[in-house]
Amino acid sequence: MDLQPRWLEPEEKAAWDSFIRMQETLIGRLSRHIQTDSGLSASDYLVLVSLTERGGGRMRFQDLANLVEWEKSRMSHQVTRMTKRGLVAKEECPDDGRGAFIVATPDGCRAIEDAAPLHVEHVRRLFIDALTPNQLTNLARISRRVLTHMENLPD
Amino acid sequence: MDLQPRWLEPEEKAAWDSFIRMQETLIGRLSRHIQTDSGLSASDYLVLVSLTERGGGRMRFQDLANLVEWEKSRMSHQVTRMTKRGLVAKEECPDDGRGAFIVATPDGCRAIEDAAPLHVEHVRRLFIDALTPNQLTNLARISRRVLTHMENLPD
DNA sequence: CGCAGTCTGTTGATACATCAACTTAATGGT
DNA sequence: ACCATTAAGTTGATGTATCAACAGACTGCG
Repeated sequence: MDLQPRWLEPEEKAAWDSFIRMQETLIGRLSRHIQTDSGLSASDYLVLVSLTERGGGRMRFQDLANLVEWEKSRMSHQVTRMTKRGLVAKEECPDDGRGAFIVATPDGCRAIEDAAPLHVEHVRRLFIDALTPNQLTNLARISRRVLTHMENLPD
Repeated sequence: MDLQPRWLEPEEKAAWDSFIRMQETLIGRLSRHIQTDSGLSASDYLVLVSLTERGGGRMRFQDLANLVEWEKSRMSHQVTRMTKRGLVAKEECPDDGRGAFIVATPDGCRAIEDAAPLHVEHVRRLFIDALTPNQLTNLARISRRVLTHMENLPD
């Protein structure tokens, strides 16, 4: 029954549009770089980084999914593909017959070790270098603020 | 030969991580809302908004693709799907035998008119409301700065 | 004119995302 | 011990993204 929707003010709309455009361009360019530099997709990269940095190369399926905030189904498909390419392997879980460990293979480790410095360089070049330290701090504060705001909101 | 990659400083990495997490959560929630509110995907929404707001409901294929900054192939597939669902239609171009006009159908117009106020409400609720006007202005400035920085960079 | 090169848009292949339905193993209450 | 419930992952269907190869219409220069 909202006959008069509250459209965004011009400055609000301009801010929203710039943010969206920036974020899309940035993520798009970074994904393409990861792919062409290393042959890894952005998803491969995220999974391998999480697995090696936070789990020492071996993690329970669900923990991995929680860490990157993915649905189990998405992770399952992703792990299936990565297994076929030899980047990770699945191992049975002794304590829980249903469970699975995901392990980074030597190939997977090598891939992420090669890819990470290149990726960081692109993040620096495209993003960090565009901003003053002060602006970066500001953006971090703003991001955290939006995040906690959303976490405190229903659904 | 970069034996000592320049990893991000802790504050830089923290800023980057917050930004990525925020942006992913925000876009994810908004897409899901568009979908469940209106049955449109985020792509459908973007195409219909661009088509109706900037082209009066009718636009050359390539212009539409340029406007939303999509590759022609992506747009072609998208338009094919939207045509099947009756949201847009293709028309021949009299001046150019190769060309095509994309037109929003009445169903498409109705869909976007219903969806837009709901979407704006979510943008407000999840994003705008999280920030002070000052912070929003700041974020807009930062976004534009990153954008122009990227535009001045090769590839 | 004639034809090489370019422009507009399509198509097919492959990878990825999302949802719902499913399988099997663990658990908890009686 | 039994059975209902829940938890851990998988699977299939559908929609979306990206890349490369393509078909046909335009253009301009010899």
